[in-house]
Amino acid sequence: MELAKAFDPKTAEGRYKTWEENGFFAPEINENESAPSYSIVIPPPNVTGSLHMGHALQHTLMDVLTRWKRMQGFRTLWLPGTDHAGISVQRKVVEQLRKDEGKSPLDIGRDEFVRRAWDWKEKYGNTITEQMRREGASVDWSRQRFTMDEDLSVAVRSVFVSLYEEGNIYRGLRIVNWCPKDKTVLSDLEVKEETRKDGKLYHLRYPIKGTSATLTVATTRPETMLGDTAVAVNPSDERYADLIGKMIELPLANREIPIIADDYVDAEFGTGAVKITPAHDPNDYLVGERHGLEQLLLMDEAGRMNAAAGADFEGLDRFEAREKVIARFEELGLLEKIEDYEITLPICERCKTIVEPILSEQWFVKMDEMRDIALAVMRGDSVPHFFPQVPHEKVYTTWLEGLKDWTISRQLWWGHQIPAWYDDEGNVFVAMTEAEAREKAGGKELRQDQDVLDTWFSSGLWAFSPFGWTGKGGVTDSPDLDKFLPTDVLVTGRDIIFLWVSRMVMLTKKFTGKIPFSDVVVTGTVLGKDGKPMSKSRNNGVDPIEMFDKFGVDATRIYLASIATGADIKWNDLLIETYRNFANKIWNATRFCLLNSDNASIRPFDPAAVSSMAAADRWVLSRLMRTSQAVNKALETYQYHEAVSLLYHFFWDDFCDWYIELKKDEITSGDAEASSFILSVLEQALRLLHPFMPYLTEELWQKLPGVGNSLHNPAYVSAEQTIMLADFPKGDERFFDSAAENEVSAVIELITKVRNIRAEMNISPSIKFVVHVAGNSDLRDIFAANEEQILKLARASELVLSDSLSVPKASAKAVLSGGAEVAIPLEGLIDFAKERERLRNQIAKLNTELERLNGQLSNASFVEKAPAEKVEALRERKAEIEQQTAALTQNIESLD
RNA sequence: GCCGUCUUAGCUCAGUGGUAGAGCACUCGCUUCACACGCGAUAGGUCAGAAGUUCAAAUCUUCUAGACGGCACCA
Repeated sequence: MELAKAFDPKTAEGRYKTWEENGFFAPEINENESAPSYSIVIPPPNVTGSLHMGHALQHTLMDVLTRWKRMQGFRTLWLPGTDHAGISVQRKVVEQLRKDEGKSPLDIGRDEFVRRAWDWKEKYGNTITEQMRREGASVDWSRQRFTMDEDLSVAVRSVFVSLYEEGNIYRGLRIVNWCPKDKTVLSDLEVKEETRKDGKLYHLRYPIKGTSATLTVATTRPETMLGDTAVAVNPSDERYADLIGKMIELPLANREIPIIADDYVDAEFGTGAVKITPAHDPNDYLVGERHGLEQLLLMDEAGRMNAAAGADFEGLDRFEAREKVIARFEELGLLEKIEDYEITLPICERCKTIVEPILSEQWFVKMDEMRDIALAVMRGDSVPHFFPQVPHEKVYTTWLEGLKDWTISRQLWWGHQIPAWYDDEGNVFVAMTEAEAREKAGGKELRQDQDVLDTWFSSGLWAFSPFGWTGKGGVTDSPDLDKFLPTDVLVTGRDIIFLWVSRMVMLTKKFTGKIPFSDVVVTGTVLGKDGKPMSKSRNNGVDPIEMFDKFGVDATRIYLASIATGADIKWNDLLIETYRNFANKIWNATRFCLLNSDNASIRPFDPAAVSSMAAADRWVLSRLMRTSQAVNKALETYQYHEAVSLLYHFFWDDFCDWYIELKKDEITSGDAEASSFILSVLEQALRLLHPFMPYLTEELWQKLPGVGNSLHNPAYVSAEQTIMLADFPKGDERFFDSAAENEVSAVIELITKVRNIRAEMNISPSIKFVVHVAGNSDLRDIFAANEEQILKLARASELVLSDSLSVPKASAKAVLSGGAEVAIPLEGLIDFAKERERLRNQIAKLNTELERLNGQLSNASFVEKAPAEKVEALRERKAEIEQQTAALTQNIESLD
């Protein structure tokens, strides 16, 4: 069989279709029903999203595990799906409606709006799932779920109703984070901070009733003064002691408000007097509660001033109102000063609008019990176990300890509408359905709560709701739930450990009694070339699809897997190119192995037969088995980068650079035994690589002769032949062969030293020379046994073996391990000065090491306290260096 | 303010107590019949700085500097 001259990723990537059509991704492809299960749920991507590098990274890591375990014979499920992304979808549909029809959601009504959102989802929501097929993700599409699927929605209602009934969900009036652009409340975790250096601190004079004096307050948000219902000072602040209890004549608002004393006030900050606006500031709200102050809400849902702000301000945007308030204060002579002030503003994570703290009635999940559940799981079972573990467990625990109640209602139409109904008196009835609610209400007419739940509320159930759990809706147990929960591992980004991971732990434990997963692989962030997180505004993003087109999916995957687990990575095209070259290298190595292989075929390795094979064969097999064992070990602890490094070095250095070169003549001459053996080694190595480079390995594997059932995992007997269902090599220790490794090491050392002499002496590769080697009889036997390969790879005409060197003065020399020496007579070619310098350099290097060794060995406490084998190893090394130095010194003298 | 991470060859990064590693880039040499996305051979690092623990520190402890992340506060 003749392969194309270079690997073409596009062709190989066509393999996905076959895999999917044959059902290879479903756990049921494994016919052994008693096989252990292995499961992963995908962190559901936002249904409006398209694939970014973070996905590509996480999906690669999940797919590597999934393919690895599937090949090991597990009943393996990687479950795909998307979440409904409340705000994002809502925004897309609103925008579409405005653009296409010039209408607002209110114009078409809720039902129609939701219908259009579903249309939008059907039409555009599969972008990312299609992109996942390109990635090679071996997810079971037959089990794909969406957080708003009927079953999952029943699960959401079940959990809500249960939590409500036991008092863990409540409705209450609180200061919440309000986004005036999205017109919805946000949870604390959806609010980010932004520091602005151009902020201002405004000092306003408030007239004190019955006097001509004023009291100055400092504020960053003067417009909220319209909603002030008190001014507070510290009770122990002597400056203001006599003002406590007096009234302020609040300018512009024409109201009187009291001066109160509260410990909250820091006398040292600003003027020591604080305006109190209970409806627009969380701290002021608490002060208001303590003092029974009125809560005056100033703004509407869009952040515009309402009637409570007074006729002069009603309808103004909050920032326009600020300007106007300041202008009025100035006119009235009540603006004392404006200071520059660095301010930190709360920002809506999605739309970057400044969040307005606002008093509002919302639904909350009480976090006391939830926190205790998560902490108990963490402290009891150390679950989740984070990889890498160092920082995450502590951060996670600390965060849990300070957890506040979770705002779960959202003022949107797209999502899970809250299963709460109200009668005319405002009594609330929480139930699975309207009918049940009405029953509870004694048959009264009811109106359902207009809000929907936070998308993360449904995502929090993702470890069990996709397996069929519906709770009060009926199913609390299903075959999939039994088999696949707990899942084995969650692979996700650092940024959603709190937002999602913690909630999965709480909700899964509470509602199923099981943990959602034991391990969490925390990925780092893929940064742009500028070292900053990729973002649209920075325009430093790298599109994975472009990378797939440019370098191939396999190269992109293995590059992403080569990053140390959890570390951030600065994107670098040069590195991905390394792996594109790697793919091509493997392609060409296979191409070579298939030359003249007409009578060859893949076979299992037989220890008895192997033991009589040549050292090079036993060596490569030993290296393959050791690499296999190490790759498994690395993957067990999610050390992907270690596995990649092992594979890279096995393929490139051991297999291509040495083994193929050593066997070249035999292969090209059509030796069927040699071809069969090298193909068998290659076949196992391809299997080992498959989880990382699925397309390349499948493409090549299919071309190997005789990849028969005998090599397959017995669990997949009736499946089509595919590498993805072949057995994953464990690394059979019976083939570990230290003797062969030593032998080949000696051969490699000799060849390398000869090449070094050739290069340093500037001798053309076309010139062949005689190589003399002196050494003990063991070494001579080894070199004699590998004479042909040594001659070929060292480009030598003759190999002369003896127990001591006997060569002309005009020779270049080098020392080998084990007291051996190599010499090359170079009459007419040698530059004596250069040779002296070359030998002196070698002595100098040895001397550096010798000095260090002498230092250590002459240290009495080292010899006394260090392990004996350590000391002995250094002594042996010292003896060898001394022997080699002596030989080199003698070589220099022999040149004179 | 609190907590945490990072600082290793020109670049991007591995390496958790025992002689500093990789890829790319650089230098030299190769149309060697699988591969120039290649082959061969070199060169390049007082492991951010300081102190400490230890026979032994890139690795453990403390401090300092710089970069970054999370949390809290912010009238």
